[in-house]
Amino acid sequence: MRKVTLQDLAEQLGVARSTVSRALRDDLQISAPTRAKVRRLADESGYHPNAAARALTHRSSGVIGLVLPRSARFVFANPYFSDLLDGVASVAEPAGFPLLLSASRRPDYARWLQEARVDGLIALGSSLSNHELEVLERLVKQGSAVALIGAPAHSTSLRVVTCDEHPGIDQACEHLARTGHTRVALVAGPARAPYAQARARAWREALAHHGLTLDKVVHGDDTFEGGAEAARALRDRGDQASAWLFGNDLMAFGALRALDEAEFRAPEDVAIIGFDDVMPAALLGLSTVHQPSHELGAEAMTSVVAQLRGTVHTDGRYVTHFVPRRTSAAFLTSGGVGG
Amino acid sequence: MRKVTLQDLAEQLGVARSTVSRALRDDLQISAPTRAKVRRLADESGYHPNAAARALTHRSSGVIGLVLPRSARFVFANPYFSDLLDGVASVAEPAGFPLLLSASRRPDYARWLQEARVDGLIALGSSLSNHELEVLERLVKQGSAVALIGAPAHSTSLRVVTCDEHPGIDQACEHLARTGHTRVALVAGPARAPYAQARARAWREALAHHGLTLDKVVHGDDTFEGGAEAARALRDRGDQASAWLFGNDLMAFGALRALDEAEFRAPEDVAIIGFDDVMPAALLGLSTVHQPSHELGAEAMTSVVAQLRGTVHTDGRYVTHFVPRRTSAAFLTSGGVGG
DNA sequence: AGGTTTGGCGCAACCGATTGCGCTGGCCCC
DNA sequence: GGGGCCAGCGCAATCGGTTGCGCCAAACCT
Repeated sequence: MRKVTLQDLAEQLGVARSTVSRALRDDLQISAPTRAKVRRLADESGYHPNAAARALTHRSSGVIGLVLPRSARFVFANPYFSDLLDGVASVAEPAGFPLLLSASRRPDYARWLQEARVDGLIALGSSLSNHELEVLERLVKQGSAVALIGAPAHSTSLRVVTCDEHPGIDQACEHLARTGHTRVALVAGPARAPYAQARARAWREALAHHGLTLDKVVHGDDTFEGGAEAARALRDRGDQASAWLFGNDLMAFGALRALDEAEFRAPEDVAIIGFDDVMPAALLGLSTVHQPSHELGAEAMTSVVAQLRGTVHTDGRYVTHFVPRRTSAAFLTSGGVGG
Repeated sequence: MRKVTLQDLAEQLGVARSTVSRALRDDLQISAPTRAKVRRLADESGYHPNAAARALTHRSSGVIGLVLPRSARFVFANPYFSDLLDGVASVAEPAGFPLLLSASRRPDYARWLQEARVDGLIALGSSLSNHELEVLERLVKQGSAVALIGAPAHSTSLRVVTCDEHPGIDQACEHLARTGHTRVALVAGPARAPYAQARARAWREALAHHGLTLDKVVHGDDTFEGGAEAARALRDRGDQASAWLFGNDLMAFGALRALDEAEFRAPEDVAIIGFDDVMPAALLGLSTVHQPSHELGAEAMTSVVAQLRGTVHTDGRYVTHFVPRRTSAAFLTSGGVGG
């Protein structure tokens, strides 16, 4: 039982393939009665055009790729990516673009474009090498659409969707200073990751600007467990930091869990501040720097669609902002420093 | 600047397309020197086979579809789907199958298969109509691979990956009975959704079996806000239920938030029990019925891959289990009934 | 030395749909 | 009544790879 093709319809109706093709696409070149007949037989026989054949002649697949350069486990454990995905999907869906998804530790960024499997690509800028950037740039010149979420380590002509981390970080520091903190510790992301370095630098500058001392910097791996370990390490150090800043919420969650196990409390024993403002953060009362993840994803997809359609799209500007919650509250009144 | 094709390579080398094709696929029919030459030129010129053309002759796209029949917002707001996706992706990735993703309120389940856009499909059984099932069954007879996560309303010959809800529900009821509860309320999923009805029935039976009274059943929409609303409604009723059961964790989270606003506490004022055991549940101390979401996704994907490869795969059996945490603890000692 | 095998490659059909162009028949017009 | 116009449709090339089969030459056989 083969799938029915244009040819089959044509033979049954005694007309040419081309006629059937045009009729189904409501070409006025074909007479109304013929169009109706074709349409009817197509419906009855359950005809559906073959996507590959169509892609071949159209020179486009109608699909947009989304590549997340980490293991599935890592990606889907972090609600940040869910928010990103949500934003991407919520634009892709009405635009009629299915998403081709890949979560792989060592992704081949360009291949999907090179194979014409996708018309456009959304990738995380943070983990792109210079070479990968160049390959993508070349592909864009050949007509592919690419948007990066997060700035890559090297400069690029690719469309980069990013948000300014400074406002939120600055507000957080101001909040800390105002509530009486003087010494803080930072649990940054992976030491070798440029995006983590940039974020750490932003913290450093803002802390200095507000007269706060950065007591210690440790590096986590951006996972829940990594955050827990970092917290245990900080706790065992028994240092003077009264607030711990985390590279992302997931690590902060891990830290909260670790504190919990040790009968430490936030904010009584130490203030905790995350980054991203993922959904559970509000539930847990985690103070954090809000990042408009949904909007970033949506913007990336919007940009890709605009590139493909050839329409203009003025890039949006996005900023972070600090969201004070329970884990950084009331330090002045409750006092207390961990250690 | 066009993309380089087999033809281009062939012309540059002065050989036939077919020779290039075979050489690149390491066909022994082609001499080693020729293979080497072809290979070299292909690398230099950055040749990549066109996916559509390949799919056309292979009569397969090498892609597997994942269709989630709800809005992107709904899907990605619920960590349950992240876990599912994680499971699916973690099998798809090593198997070399990219995922085509769709989150749409009114998905066309079969189209991707009919258009040969995907070789296999993973869908949520819970929202499939009888007609949709029949269409999918027909497609499976034509060689497509389909796996459903969650049982559909009608019986089907399709592969259904599901887990037994009863053990976890039974354990939860036993736990409630043991800790002194006698009257409970249930916030079930959408009233018209068969899967929600089935789960509600399971609760009913287990509650009766353990001598607990089901005081009231309300229906939520499986969202955070829906759970919050349901909780407010239950609270305002001021009834005698000392424990509230929720159709999923997300609604339970909403309820916790609503309780928080009203200075109600769990478990002191009312015990809260969720369903799914998504990641934040552990962080929030939400008692819940654990569902092996990751495994269900992985099993579905494994099944699809096995169907496509023609290998045998013995279906795994999955069960739920109750995870007692803070929100259902210590009722006997702290007493107290909301209202 | 002549016939046969065989390794190496080209020809052409095919996958299924799209599209430029050309052909046909009916009608209108002068 | 014959030429021209146009609506309606078919032919065939094309997209980029894959593959069965056939062809040629070198090498082998007796």
